[in-house]
Amino acid sequence: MPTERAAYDPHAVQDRWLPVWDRLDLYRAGRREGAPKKYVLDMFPYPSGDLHMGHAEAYGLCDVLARYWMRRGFDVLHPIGWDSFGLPAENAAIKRDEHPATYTYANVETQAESFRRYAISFDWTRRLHTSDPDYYRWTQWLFLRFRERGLAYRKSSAVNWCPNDQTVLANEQVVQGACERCGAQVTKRELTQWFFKVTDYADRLLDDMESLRDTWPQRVLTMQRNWIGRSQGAHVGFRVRLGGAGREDDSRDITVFTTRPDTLYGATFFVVAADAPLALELCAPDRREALEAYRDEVSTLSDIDRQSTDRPKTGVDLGVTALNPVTGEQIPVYAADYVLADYGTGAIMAVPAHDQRDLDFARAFGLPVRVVVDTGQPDPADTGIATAGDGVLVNSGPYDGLRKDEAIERIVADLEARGGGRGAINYRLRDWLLSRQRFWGTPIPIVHCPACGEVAVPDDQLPVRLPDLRGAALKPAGTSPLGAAEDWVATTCPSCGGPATRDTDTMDTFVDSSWYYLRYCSPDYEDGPFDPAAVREWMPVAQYVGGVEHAILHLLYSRFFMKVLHDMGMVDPVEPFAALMNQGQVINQGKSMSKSLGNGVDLGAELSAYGVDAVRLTVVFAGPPEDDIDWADVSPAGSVKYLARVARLAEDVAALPGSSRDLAVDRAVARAVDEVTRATEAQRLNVAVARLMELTNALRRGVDAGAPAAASLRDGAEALAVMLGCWAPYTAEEAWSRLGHDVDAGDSVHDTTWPTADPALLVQESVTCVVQVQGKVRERLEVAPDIGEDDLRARALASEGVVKALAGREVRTVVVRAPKLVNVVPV
RNA sequence: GCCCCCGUAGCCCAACCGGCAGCAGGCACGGGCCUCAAAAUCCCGACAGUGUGGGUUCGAAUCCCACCGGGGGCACCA
Repeated sequence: MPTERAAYDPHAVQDRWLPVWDRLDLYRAGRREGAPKKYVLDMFPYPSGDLHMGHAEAYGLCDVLARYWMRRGFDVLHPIGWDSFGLPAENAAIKRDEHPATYTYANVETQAESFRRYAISFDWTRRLHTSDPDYYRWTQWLFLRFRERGLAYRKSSAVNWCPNDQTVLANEQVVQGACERCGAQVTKRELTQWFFKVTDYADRLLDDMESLRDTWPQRVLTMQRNWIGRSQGAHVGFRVRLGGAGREDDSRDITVFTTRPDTLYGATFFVVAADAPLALELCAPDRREALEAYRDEVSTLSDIDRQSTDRPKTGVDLGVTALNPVTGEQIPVYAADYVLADYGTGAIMAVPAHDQRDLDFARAFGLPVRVVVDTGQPDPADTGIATAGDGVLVNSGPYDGLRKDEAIERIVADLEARGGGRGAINYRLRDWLLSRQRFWGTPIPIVHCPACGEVAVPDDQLPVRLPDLRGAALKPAGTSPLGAAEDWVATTCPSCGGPATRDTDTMDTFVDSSWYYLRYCSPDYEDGPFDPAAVREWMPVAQYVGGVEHAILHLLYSRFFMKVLHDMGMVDPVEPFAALMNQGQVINQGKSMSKSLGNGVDLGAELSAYGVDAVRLTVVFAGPPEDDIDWADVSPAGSVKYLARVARLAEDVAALPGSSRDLAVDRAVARAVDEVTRATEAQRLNVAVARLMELTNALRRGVDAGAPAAASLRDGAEALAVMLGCWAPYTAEEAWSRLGHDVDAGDSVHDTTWPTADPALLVQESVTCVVQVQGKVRERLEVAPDIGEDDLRARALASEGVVKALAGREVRTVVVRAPKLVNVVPV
């Protein structure tokens, strides 16, 4: 509450400077001819309602970095746009009986205005929306290029289906068997779907992470590594003798993937995925009925049940046998649901002694357990605990006595020589299912022709625009809403000119966001998705900022896109984001904010109570950027007080008469500049704020001391205003103005250069040297910073405190770390 | 179950390559100045020995080992 005294009113300050900044156009990238360049990017927002506390933190942090690099003389690209396709807008449109664009663009405008008031240093001229035809035209264009390279294809497969949203989901959108979005239990459906062949890039996605080792958060790299899940092993061929009526002499060669070829002698049975077609093909006629029943049972299981590891093992004996290629034994073949149809070959050799899952199955079905690697641990057949560790081979014919690693090498080599198998690598990563049976997304630019089949829409006919559907027409009905727009669906084949139909699926919104950072480089470019010259200038993104919730999806897909574009010769770098920062969450009272808990903190309310700068300062000062902020632990009121102190200080400094200097003040300012700079460079933004506060306190003391130091204090206050401008842009501008700068005439604190510290002022004239005796402080000496070791040792030994502490004892060692420390160790 | 990260005052957090734990900073708290009184401002102040137990070292918040507590990731991927 402002009082009648000249209190600091953050709202008045905001209202005063915001229009001036708009006029000065301070943040347009490319303003400074010949300046070095830096691309600073926040993950773009989805337009749902207004901005919230999470945005305040993420964009606040990123803005500090962007402004810092501007002050350091870089030409900074700091753009903004919206990830404006997606399900929520479609659901809102159904509810309100309107077009999704209405809801979407209204929210975009709300957020844009909030960003402007929040004083983020965006270059607004590069604004984009992924739902604009000008944008999705190029999403479609890229899709077609991917398809030409065999990286976008259609196949029929069992896909994740959300019965609530009536759409398929990517594996990444299924969390614990439930729809990531609505929480409904996901089921399986057999559908023909579009995929990106991200698996072709698995190795590079993995290996190129090496270059990100020091600039991306460790845990993000780990999550990606786990997600890709490369495992080294071997493919081994097993001959399955089909047997049964009419197929006595039939056999089929089935390949399995194993990471433990050394345990081949311990393979006592064979399992195929129950839901794979292979199970039906191998099944003996008299077991057919049992298998069908089992398959029905499995298909009704939810993914949650199916994935729980403590579930008892189930399966069906298929009534056929497989030949173990090294032992010559005929081993029984089962179908079971613990083997996955879409990993490896969908079939395994089961080694119960050395694999827990196989052991559980063997015990349930009374199958033999044969130890072939002696690990020194008790027999799994007795304990029920498989031994997966290192050991020496036994019961393995010519390989007995070899260590595990040697055995793997030898057995694989022998299999290769005999044609029975070969070394192989498998990935957990699956191809990216990109088609969605929803309306508000990028239409897939494909035409289906009865004569020509699948035909690409020619580039010059892009974009394939969405038809004008709204309200109830968008209701999920198990098929794409686009199919209801009959006029739109009916088209002519670009190839033969005959009647044909459009593909009625739209793309996953992750496709849109996989290349938006490139579009920012040249948002109006019309001859391609981006201008290669502009991309050369700005890419890669020097600093990307966003939540860890995108650790896998968005970041992996973007990395994939970048590599494909590199292979197409369109971009030079292979990684889009040179550095990544994961900001923490804003929580409240130890819990994440939610409506049901009633502990939400409303950004708008905080801004009206404390002002923009106080909220910005609070989120950055609360702790390290990657830590969560508990709003109950922080104090925007404290930030207001600090900012008011800065504004008052500027006024008081401006009123000081004379132009005298004071070395102590100059040193304090130099030290503060040096420390703020180092902390900001290291992205320890909370520490940098503490140093700014320290400087503020020092300047306050200087003013109150009444010493003749006007020029020094003035320089210090200016440095403070410039630096603080990155954290609290309004207050810094106010202080700058109070210091006598004519902001309206263009002399803005946001168009200045970061202060530098004179190295001569950083050298201290004397240092306090701590003298310890046996690690305990016994004396302090004021010494020159460049004092020699011998000199210091002599002074320390002669000092009163040391002589007293030694009490006549012999000195054994003296550790000297000039000029700061001496440790005397007596006998 | 496996892997990773983190434990410093009442609270949020500092402490460079191992070298005085806080004149890093803030919140909250107590006191003072000012005031008829209060608010605001300004000034001053107390509070921890670094989760626990070992080890390395002249010296450990920092390095190593074990345990405890918290957070996160993966979890039938052969």
